[in-house]
Amino acid sequence: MSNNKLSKSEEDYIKTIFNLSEFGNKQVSTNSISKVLKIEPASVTDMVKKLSLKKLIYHKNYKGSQISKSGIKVALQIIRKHRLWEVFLHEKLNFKWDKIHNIAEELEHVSSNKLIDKLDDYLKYPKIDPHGDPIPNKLGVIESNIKISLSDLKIFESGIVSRIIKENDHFFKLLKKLNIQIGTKIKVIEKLKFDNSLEIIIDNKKLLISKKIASNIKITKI
Amino acid sequence: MSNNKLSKSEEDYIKTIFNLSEFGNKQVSTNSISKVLKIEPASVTDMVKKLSLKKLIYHKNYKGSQISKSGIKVALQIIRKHRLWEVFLHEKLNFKWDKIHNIAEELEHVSSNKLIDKLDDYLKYPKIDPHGDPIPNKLGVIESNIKISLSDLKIFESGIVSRIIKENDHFFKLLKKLNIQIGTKIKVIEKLKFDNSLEIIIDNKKLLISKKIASNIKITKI
DNA sequence: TATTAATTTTAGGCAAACCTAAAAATATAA
DNA sequence: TTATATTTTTAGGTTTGCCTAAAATTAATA
Repeated sequence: MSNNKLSKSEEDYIKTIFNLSEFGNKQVSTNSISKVLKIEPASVTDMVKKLSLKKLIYHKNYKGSQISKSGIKVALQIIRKHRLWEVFLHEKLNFKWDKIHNIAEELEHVSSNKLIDKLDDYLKYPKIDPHGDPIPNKLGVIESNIKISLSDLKIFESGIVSRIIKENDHFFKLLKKLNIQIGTKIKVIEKLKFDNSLEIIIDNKKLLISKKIASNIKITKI
Repeated sequence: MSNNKLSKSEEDYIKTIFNLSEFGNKQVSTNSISKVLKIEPASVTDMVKKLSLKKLIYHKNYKGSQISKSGIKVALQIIRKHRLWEVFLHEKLNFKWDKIHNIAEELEHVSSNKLIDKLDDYLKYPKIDPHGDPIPNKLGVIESNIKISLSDLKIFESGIVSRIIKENDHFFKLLKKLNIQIGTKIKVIEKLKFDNSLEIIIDNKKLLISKKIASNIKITKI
């Protein structure tokens, strides 16, 4: 309501603070923001004070930042834009799954709300982006469905891969090699006592993955 | 080649200078740039010097600016982006013809070339945008087809509306009322001696339009 | 608990892209 | 061709968003 249009930088900060806050529940340290955005802590302090004046976050010296309700609202709209553009890039323009993030990062700052609503309509109101992350609707509401880590699945349980947590090229390549992607059905058939590796079945083929790999894959139980 | 990535501002200046230069043939005054961009002349001088250092334009004090070859190249790529996004907004997202310009103005600054090439492919390599303006290809080449002003058409000649020159809401509304849009077939049946108004036929209906209106409509002769 | 380490903030600066006011150059008109 | 008007540039200033270096605070460890 009161908000003037935010700059690209301000939007980046709000998004980052929201992401680090676990849906607004956690305090976020200046240092953690600095690391994510690759901006010096002193500069982060500046911006954090500015966002605090705009009531998008609460900030007390030396005590970290907490995102406000209106901050969350803003963040969810940015995330909505980002993820809708990702769907567009992947589905319509045939960009590979692992190439879309950086481009969406630019597109998310294009301001028109009308644009994003029409895009949403054009894409037929997708619920998740190509990484399996949920897309907030116009009002910022996220339709939640229960997801757990693949590593938390019990023996003989199955699930559909719905989200990849770690986002880096090495991991993406590994998953490709293992034939794991969003939508892949996985069944756990053994959990090794030795190192907590999981034996799983994909497409009727057995394979072994480490606990670390498994914990970076979120699935929806079936 | 040597060019580092340009800022949004720099791109806006280059585009404006190109547009004012009539394909690089005319000197462009500091004042004219100032008026288009709504930026004070003193600021324009600053930027013009900067672009001159980057060899995108030639500039001599008090003598105006001339866009260089590499400047034209850059401008054509920005124009390409702008017009492709306009096609997307109009055709895929169903934006009205007269609403797309401002949004495309933002989208044109998204940097990825891969993105624009894929968009081009997705849109099936359109030759003109919704305003009838030609879209440069990847190499900056514009496929020209001869267009003349409706006011230059002779009696009993016909043409297809291919471009609207004046871009303002008043004019757009007027055209709507007259049922004139890109693609409309028009035949001239009389040119009034009195004030150079044209009598034309659209959809078998006769109507009268002023010389000023006619000269702001470009057509392809048929 | 005192010392050291890490985090965060303050203070002062810088570049980009704008501004205003005044000076310089050019164009127009008497 | 001189005076006046217009255009353009210079000079100095502002805001945004970043920086480094140093000071202040909080946390960790011996």
